[in-house]
Amino acid sequence: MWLRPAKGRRDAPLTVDRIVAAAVALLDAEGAGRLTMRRLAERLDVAAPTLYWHVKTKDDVLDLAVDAIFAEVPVPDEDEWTGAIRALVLAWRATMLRHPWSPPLLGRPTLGPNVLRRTEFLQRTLIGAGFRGADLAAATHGLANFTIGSALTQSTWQHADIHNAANAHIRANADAYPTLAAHDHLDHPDYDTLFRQGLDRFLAGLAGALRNT
Amino acid sequence: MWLRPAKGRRDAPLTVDRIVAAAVALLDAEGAGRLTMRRLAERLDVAAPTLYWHVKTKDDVLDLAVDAIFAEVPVPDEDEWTGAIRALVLAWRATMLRHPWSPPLLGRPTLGPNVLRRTEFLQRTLIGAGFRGADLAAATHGLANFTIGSALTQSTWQHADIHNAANAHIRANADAYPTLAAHDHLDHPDYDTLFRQGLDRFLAGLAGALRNT
DNA sequence: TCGAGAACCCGACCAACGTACTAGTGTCCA
DNA sequence: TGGACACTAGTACGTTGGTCGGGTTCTCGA
Repeated sequence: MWLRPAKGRRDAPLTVDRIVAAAVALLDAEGAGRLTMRRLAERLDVAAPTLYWHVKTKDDVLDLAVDAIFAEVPVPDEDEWTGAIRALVLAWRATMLRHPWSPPLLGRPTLGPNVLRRTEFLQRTLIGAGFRGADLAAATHGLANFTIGSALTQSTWQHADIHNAANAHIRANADAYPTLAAHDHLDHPDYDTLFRQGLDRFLAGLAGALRNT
Repeated sequence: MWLRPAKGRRDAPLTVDRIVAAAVALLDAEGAGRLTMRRLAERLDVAAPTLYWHVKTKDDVLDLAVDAIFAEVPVPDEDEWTGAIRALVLAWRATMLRHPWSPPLLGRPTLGPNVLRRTEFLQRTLIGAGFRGADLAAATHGLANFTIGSALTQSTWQHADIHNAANAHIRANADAYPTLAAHDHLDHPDYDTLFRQGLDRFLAGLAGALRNT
């Protein structure tokens, strides 16, 4: 009774921003599988159904969390278009890898302001470089898809134990997969340089197509 | 009692293959969100816990389902390496789009025989073309990631209603995203040619790197 | 032919989940 | 001083993935 911790009159009012921030922290710490409305509420020192005053469903929380981390991607300030795009894409990828739960969540429509800001910049830069029409669309989508795909697979395979188990499995079935077993397809890949190299190839292809128009 | 429909003596015994086939059918029909062990069991005319005799967890079912659809991807029979790779990658993408629930599931380690068979072919073809070392790894990963990313975004956005809603949202905020609004970034994209074009750019970049070594 | 053991299946149950509904509690303006 | 509003706690429901232990059917050697 007297010890009752003075209900109401909380230190800080619950807001959507605080919920999203807590969700990102929880996702970073424990992964997508362990994000629960109850756990999220617990982190905020609040009862679970209370969250639904600020948020409509759990999916909303996920969408907001995805957009929130995209705010970390700085919009580059560079003149030369390949440099600008390289900078954007690398930062974008780095953010997704910092939050490995995010790539699989891109399988839902994401239209948050931070995501769109990035797409806007990408499109504008490519137009500035001279891309138009189908070439423009192909370049935009291609770069985005390449980046997303890379982040998705890397965030899947970067855990050492999964990696080693995969290699063991391949070597155990070396007769079925001779090339993979022989060439160490999955051995110590330096994902950073791998991505950079693939990106360079793609940009080279784009530049070549640009010259031919 | 007397009416009891002669239990046991089922028409066909339950097997992992039948479970996986039913899972794929259910996923195709209703999407990943509605795959439930109970619903799956119902489709197989079986009680839910029975599934756990053949399968350890629900995740196993998902992993098996992903690998199962990769069996649809034919291994091309072509001499010229770019043609072979183009054929493989296009078929691969087509099956993922036929089963739109699959791309987001690639965010889990997939080591099924069908998946590996495809990777083996990709690697072998690139080696035949002359790629080695880091170039080889970059090409393999790049192609795979580009394909996966494309399938992921396309399977997300290909529903017309989502598409239209997105465009309406962008146009409503045309001041924040002038380029996107002006250039109809999301309007009637022909994803097929978009992908083909992006793939060509990437292959061109790879071929260029190959000549320089 | 028969009987033991393996293979297979199910009813009942559990904890945890997302979330609708209700009943407050505090704050602020008339 | 008394509502009106904004916010929160509590209770509860239906569904989910998964376990347990006890049945039932099948297989196969003797």
